Amino acid sequence: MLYHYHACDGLSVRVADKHEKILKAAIKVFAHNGFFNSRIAEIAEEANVADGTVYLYFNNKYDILITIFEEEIGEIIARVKQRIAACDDPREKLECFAHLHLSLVEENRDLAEVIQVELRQSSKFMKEYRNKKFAEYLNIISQIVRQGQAQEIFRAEVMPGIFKRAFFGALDEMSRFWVLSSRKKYSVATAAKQISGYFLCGILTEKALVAALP
Amino acid sequence: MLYHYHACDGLSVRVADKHEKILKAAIKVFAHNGFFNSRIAEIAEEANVADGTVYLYFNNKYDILITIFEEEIGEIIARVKQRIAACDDPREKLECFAHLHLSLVEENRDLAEVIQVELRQSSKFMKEYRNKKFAEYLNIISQIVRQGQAQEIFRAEVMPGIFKRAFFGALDEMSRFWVLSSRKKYSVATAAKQISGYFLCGILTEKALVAALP
Amino acid sequence: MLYHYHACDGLSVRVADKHEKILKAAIKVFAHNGFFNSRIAEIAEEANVADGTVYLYFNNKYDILITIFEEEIGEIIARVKQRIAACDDPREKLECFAHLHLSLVEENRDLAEVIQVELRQSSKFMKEYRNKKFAEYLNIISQIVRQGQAQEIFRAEVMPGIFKRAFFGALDEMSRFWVLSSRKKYSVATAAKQISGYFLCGILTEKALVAALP
Amino acid sequence: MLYHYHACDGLSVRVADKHEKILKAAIKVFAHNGFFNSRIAEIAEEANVADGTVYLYFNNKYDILITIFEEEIGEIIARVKQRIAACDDPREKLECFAHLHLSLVEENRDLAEVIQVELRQSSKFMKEYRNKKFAEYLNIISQIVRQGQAQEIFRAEVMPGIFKRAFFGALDEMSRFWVLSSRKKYSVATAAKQISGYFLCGILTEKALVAALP
DNA sequence: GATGAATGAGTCTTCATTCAT
DNA sequence: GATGAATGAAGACTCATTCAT
Repeated sequence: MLYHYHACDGLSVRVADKHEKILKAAIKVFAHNGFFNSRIAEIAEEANVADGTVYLYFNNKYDILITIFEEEIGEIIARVKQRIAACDDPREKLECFAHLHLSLVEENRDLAEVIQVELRQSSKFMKEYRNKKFAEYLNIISQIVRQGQAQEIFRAEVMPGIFKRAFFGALDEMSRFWVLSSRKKYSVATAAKQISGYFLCGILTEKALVAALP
Repeated sequence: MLYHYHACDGLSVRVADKHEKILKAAIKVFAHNGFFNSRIAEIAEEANVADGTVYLYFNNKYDILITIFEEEIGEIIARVKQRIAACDDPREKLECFAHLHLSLVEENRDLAEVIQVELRQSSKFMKEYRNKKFAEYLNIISQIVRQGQAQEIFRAEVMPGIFKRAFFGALDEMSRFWVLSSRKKYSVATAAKQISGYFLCGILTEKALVAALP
Repeated sequence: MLYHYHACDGLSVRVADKHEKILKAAIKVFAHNGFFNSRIAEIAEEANVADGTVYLYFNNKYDILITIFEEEIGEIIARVKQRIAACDDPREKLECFAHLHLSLVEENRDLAEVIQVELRQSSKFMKEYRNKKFAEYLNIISQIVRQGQAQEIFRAEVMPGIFKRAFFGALDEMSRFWVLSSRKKYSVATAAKQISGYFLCGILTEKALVAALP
Repeated sequence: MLYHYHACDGLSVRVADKHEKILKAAIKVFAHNGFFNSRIAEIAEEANVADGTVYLYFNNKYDILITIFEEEIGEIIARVKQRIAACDDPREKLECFAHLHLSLVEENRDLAEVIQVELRQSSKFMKEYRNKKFAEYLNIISQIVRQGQAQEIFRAEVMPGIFKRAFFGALDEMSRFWVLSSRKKYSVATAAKQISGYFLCGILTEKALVAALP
């Protein structure tokens, strides 16, 4: 993290502001043009600072991208974890995760696009960061599965390591559709309901399934 | 397409080879470095041709990427469609699709990585090509769903437009995991079985579900 | 115009200097090598700036050429017009024009060569600029002719549209000779006297002619 | 000269044809695009030969330009000299030269444009060729002047070295006007009459002048 | 800290020229 | 001789990064 604190006065607030302003500007610019087609000058302009100022807060262009992931994803993971913890039943948790994920995408279109598009860039970066922060996010899902299996709600043969990817992938592809197409054909609620629906029915134990039948 | 045919003799083969050689080289180079970090010089070297030769077969760097999609994806779609048609039962078709998709990724790691990574680049290109060729691929899935619904094997409330993305997304995320991590934790067979398993159980009608229970 | 003014202090002078420095360097380099054989790197070196700096002041190589015409020719035309206006008699004006034109060429050899050589380039550019700025210059001559005709000093059958080209062409060819040959066989004064002499005698009315005879 | 003669049979004709075809094609292409903006490939296409064939008849691109001057101008000079010799009176000769020059330009627009435009390219070439062939052409004029001075028809103080340039320049600028503007405002006859008129009256001796007065 | 003019390394692309067929 | 695919040197232009003010 590269916050520049001077002292506990008004100045530190202004300075922290600039770090934030540049980051927000970068999210917007990266989302519109992609990382490689974005210019530092554009980000600086969008943030209303001079080109050189960007380098007071970030080491280089790449560092801005990394920081976006570090700071923004970190916050999101924390938020999701907190909300999931509020649910009790693993079925409910899965549905909650789906709804939350899609809602977050909807609320943070630009950030979602940056993560979706740039996270795929094959570079040293992705290998380092995706595997770290991102694994943490995916593991929220596998934890839910394991909990459900322990409670004999989810079938034992479901492999959490595969399921977490499948579930996340389903949501992610749905998000991509939203991010890329300007109009939204399906509501978040509908999509979340449908997708978690497929997976839920798909992994329930016979016992849980029968209990759910009318 | 820019094949250079001279006549139906050995010569034409060598010439067409060069188009192919450059394309294969580009897939390899793009897969390793990403489109933006790849140099024409690298592709030329990998293809054992001069830099300028690349421009005899392609208009520019970008055109190479487009051609990869046009030619390679087109062939893949054709192959998948053909194989799906050989199955009868929609359940079988879904499983077949999953297995085929993951197998194709495994067999064409570099191509898969290029498609996975570069397909996300938000550019005029993606909007045109992804939406065209790619939609065709996704619609193979929704067709299967509709057939299953007509046969009352899949639940009527399943929305094909959402399902196709969820199903593809699940497979795609699994593929990405393979493409990015060098070692493969799960076999294609296992992953295909698991993923199609989730979705199959998840969308069966009650009737079909009961029939499937022991 | 791309002058970069900061404020009315020394700084603004230095910055404006760079625009000027590059322009002067380009005139020199273009004059020696011709436009197409000149490299941006040469111009930059001659101007003592980095290659990239050239692009802070001009859009591209071509833009430098256009700017040379726009800025330099404009100034020259203004100067010539002012001096011509100071003369009264149309005969005197013609002689003055000839002398002035040749003097300007002599004083600005490089600029003259650039204008002479590059002005002939058949390109979109020439059609636009030559016809605009250049026509303005030629029309100084036809105005003089018309004035002389009104005063019955010049013969009525002289066609100003042809005369202006003939007169300018005569001076221009003489200049070319100077620009291209390193040594100068005839002085400006001699050449101006001779050339304006031919044309003057050539277009005087009988009346004016007789008056001029001893 | 690069004619390729095989033998005095049909083949040699065909081969000489190709030299000519390429030269004519080059004149056309150079006239339209200028030397630097013309591609060997364009010339080859215009001449209906393969790119490589051009190099069987010319050493390089530049050699084509040189050959155009050598062969075409040589022929023109010969023609002009012959026609001038047919006139007797130097006054008549000057008028004849003017008319001939403008007519030649009108009949060979493309060639005229190439000579006009590319002759100005400052390069080693121009310095060598312009000064040789071209001087020969200009000297036709100065010879006429000297003849006229010997016959006391032209004033002794007229300097042939200046006059030849002035006279040629006047005609040349008129030609340029035609070559560059698509429509022709003045006829060859009118322009030739006017221009030779200015100069004739301009350099006549008093004696000749009085004799010419009504 | 903030600025933004200046830098110059890096790369796509063009095209004259060659040479195997 | 004729071909045209292949070559690769060369150069315009971009833009991340620096640094004097």
